[in-house]
Amino acid sequence: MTNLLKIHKALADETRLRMVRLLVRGSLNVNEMIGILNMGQSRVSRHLKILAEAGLVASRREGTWIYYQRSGGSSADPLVADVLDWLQRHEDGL
Amino acid sequence: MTNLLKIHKALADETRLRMVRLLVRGSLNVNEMIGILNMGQSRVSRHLKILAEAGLVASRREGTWIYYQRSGGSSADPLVADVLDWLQRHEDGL
DNA sequence: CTTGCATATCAATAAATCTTGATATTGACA
DNA sequence: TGTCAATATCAAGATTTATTGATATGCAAG
Repeated sequence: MTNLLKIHKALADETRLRMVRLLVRGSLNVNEMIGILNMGQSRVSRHLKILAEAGLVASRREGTWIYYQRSGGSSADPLVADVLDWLQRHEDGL
Repeated sequence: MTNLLKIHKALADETRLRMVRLLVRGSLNVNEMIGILNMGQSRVSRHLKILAEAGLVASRREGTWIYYQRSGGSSADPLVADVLDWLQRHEDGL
């Protein structure tokens, strides 16, 4: 599957758009997202995985929990960085 | 459904990405697309409708047939124009 | 106003995706 | 090593979306 297709598929879901909106602003761990989104743990985890596989978010472990955040800090795929910037520019639509 | 979500859903399909690739380059009528894509008529028509409803393509009738083309000529939703420009910029990924 | 072509829509099935609850994994720490 | 908390994965059902073939609509020409 082409990157472009994978990225669009990743963003073609309301839950994941909400997640991206949160994560372009800063990093959150899974528990925090569960609370904020008020969704089950497996659901949140699954959607994060899809976003991560599209390269849109990255994770780092910190003690017992794992923080997610937008990826694309210059070193990343320019396609991804470009999408994320674009999303940030149109934040209202998220 | 938010515009942003609708747009991403519209682009989250291989057939529709191919169509957009064709239509950002110029206009085609449905029969031409059927030939180029080698797909059934109802299938092509359905996907064009989804792209049109997301505001990504526009159509004009010309005699018996209907031409589709990218929308977003300055007058359009800036969100849409921005996506289409972005897609054109990353044409290789289409 | 009927025929013919281009396109759209519909109905049924197939395929993909989402949700939920249960279970598995991983790391921290006693 | 054993346990706990955080996260990931799995399996089953529910929902959404795609495909196909059949039928409907719209326009143009005779």
